[in-house]
Amino acid sequence: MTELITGPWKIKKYVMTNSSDGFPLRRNAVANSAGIQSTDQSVVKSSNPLFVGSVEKAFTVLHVFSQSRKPLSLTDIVAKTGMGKSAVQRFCFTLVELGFLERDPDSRRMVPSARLLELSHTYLATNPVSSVAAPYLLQARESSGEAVNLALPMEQDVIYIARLSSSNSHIIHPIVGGRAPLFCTSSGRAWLSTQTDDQINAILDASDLRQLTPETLTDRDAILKRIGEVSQNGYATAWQECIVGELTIAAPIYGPGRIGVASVNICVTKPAWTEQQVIEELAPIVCRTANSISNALAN
Amino acid sequence: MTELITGPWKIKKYVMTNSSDGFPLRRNAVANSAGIQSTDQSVVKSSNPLFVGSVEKAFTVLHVFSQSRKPLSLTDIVAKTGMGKSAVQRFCFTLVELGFLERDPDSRRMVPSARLLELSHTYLATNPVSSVAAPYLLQARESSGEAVNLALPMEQDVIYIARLSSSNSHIIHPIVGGRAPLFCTSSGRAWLSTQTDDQINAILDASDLRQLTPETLTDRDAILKRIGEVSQNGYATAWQECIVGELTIAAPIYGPGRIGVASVNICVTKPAWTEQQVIEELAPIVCRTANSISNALAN
DNA sequence: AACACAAGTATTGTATTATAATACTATGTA
DNA sequence: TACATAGTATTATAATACAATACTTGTGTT
Repeated sequence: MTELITGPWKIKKYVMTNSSDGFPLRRNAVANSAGIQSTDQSVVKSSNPLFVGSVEKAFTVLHVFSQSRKPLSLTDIVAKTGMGKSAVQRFCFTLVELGFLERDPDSRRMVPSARLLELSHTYLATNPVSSVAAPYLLQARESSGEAVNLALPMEQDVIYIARLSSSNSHIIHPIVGGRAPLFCTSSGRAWLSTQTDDQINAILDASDLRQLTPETLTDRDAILKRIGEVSQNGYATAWQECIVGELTIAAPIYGPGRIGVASVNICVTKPAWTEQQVIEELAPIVCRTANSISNALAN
Repeated sequence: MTELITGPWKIKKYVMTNSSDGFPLRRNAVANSAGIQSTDQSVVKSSNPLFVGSVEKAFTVLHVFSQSRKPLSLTDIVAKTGMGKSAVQRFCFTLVELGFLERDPDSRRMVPSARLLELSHTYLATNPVSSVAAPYLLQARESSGEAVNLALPMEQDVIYIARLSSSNSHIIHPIVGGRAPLFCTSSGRAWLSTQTDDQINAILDASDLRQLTPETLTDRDAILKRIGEVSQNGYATAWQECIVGELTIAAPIYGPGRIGVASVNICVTKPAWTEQQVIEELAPIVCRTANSISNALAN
């Protein structure tokens, strides 16, 4: 499902967007003193002098690799970022020097380096959620035999922070760190159901409600209805709305103070499962798992 | 597989740092004009005008969180990085703005954000290794019932890029992205065995051969002997050298051209297993797994 | 409560450093 | 050989990152 979130890089010359792909990175960017773009230079300028623009540019360069998943040349990156040739040269040099990119000595093309995993480790080692949740997720995989995911909300998306593959699967989806829209995933709807109507509407306003599959619900009322049902049922579902053939069911996880903080979902495929089966067999599991994790977090 | 090349860096006019924890990040840093550290400030200064120092500082701030795994205040970070108060203020502000750090509104302390996982996803989605290796790793876990890891060399360490937990474990070690020294891990020794004597010596020269447990071998000849045995046996071992009670066995993975690029290891605990059992039961599995992956990479 | 101290935040002049332009080199193609 | 394309190195410019410092807020002590 992660393939779906890496849309085209539509941001040229740093024009601000509300795209749910999370770029430009900054959330609170404003236009510079000139107001509108003067030449064709960077139009996003920090409203706060504390903001160090070079850092954003470095991450922008790293980000282009997540869209086009192959080695990129300097000129590729120039094209995809809209940054100047010199700037790309300098940030690539810097990132190679720091070990976050590797460049093939012959082709001079660059790829992300394993050192990027260190950063995810920094997060995972610091954050208690995944370790608190782990035993319950394992239990859920045990009971269901299917893939179990833990996801957090992030802007208009969910971001997957842990994945236990289905026992019989022979592939490992590199889904951790991947994002998918809140509005069309069971995880997203589970979490949205913990929010107020105003908050839900604000998020849907900011979301790009585009069809990812023929089954994706894009009608706002239909989406709201599905979210509303979560409160009654205790679980959220999405039938092939993100990936064709994928059926998912999720339940919200609450932190201290009954604040929705995450969600757990189980994910199966169409020929082997029907919607009915998913609800009958997996709903109790996701609900129990989510509740157990919520309780564990309360302490 | 060229991405995996981690051989000796082609150093031009710079000197190599010997810090095995990977900081300062830059590999080819030289002392600044002052020569040696004047006060306690950053002593590395770019010799190349293409290097953007602000990027390194940003990553330095992120890095301190991987050591002290808890929320950090501005002053904590000032203390741990040696950077000035203003600089820390600005980089923290920037990283929060970009969403890589989160700060608690009350305590004003910061923690790494899940957005860091996006960066690991960038790596994993681009890099074929983990997906090529996945079926064989799953098979190895199936056969052994124990935790299986895939690791790459990085500077004087291995970095773990994939982990399949033991089937019966109720915890998920957040080991992906973590590093451990080459000299005292089975993975490290497995990979070292693919290198020339000169290369091995250079790495050991650069390594900090300190005891991590009472069992850690720190005598250079003893370490070399253990590495030498890998060629004969096909597998490498480390008995409680990194973590007390942990027994690990590993085998090297070759890329095209018979270049050692990675290693696979299986990891068990002391009371349940003896060294003898590990060798008898797990050596065939790691060797078979490593060979299968090497073959898969050759195509 | 009043106080002292520490920690975090905002401001500003300075010059360091990031920058874009451009020249240069290498590599591949007609 | 000339030409085109991509990558690299250099440099003058000024933009921006910088440290110092003043200000605000919070916390703990007497």
